[in-house]
Amino acid sequence: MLLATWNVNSVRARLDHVLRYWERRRPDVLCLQEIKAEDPAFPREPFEDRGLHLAVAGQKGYHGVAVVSSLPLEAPVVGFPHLPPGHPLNRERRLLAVTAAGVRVLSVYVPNGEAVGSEKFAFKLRFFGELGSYLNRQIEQTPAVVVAGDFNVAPEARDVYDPEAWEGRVLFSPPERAAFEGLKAHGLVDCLRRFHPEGARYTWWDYRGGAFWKNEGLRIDHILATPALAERCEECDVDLSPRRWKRPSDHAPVWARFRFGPADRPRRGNT
DNA sequence: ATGGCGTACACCGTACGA
Repeated sequence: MLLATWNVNSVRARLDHVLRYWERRRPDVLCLQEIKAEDPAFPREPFEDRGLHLAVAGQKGYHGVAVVSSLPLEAPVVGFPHLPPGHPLNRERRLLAVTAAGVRVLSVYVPNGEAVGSEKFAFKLRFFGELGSYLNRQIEQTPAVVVAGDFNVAPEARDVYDPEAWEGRVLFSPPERAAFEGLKAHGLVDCLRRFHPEGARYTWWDYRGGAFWKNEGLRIDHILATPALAERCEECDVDLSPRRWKRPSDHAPVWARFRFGPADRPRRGNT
């Protein structure tokens, strides 16, 4: 299974990029973040014409996540199911769970946090805490869980082009790093770091100041997998080329390949 | 260096992002 994740910064503005990327990388599952469209405004036809399956959790104007897949998508769940729909953490469409080939896949767009100490920052930390509780429940139900998306946290100094300048700022502050590590402590492995221990493997570059061309980036998009699945991860990397295309998203896609054949799928039913 | 970009929605600018 090849799984990719990409914050596209509007699926309508980036539709040609998404389709072009699909043709190039040919993932089985593509998690999208920041689709910035309500469900009816999602451009379904180009995907359905290609025989692809879709799960969409969108809202007007902001945020919104989706999953595109060549595999049938089962049991879609939007948001945190253990919280009421009107709960603040469920009012913004930032989380979508689906099952593809027996793997529970979560497409997540963690709040940005605005500034350390702000109300939005506290909201971001609460989101992390709740995601951890949700994961506990998911892992009990299936051993194969992937959480893929824009976590808006650079976990370590090697994930930041200028860690001294970024230290303590939003995206690279100690509370956010602790929240990210806390999430991993529920039993998740950062797939990229299994293969690439070096720094300068970023996934986001500011539009301003030609940051990408100077590789002044941060690694804030991640693919986290439960150990049973992470052991089967054969490769994980960042695709830089879409960031060079005309009118790009400010994020690059991340992908991971799992050695995961039909025989490895969790058994359905008992015994 | 709080902005130099970019998107959506709506208004001719504002909110938001990271």
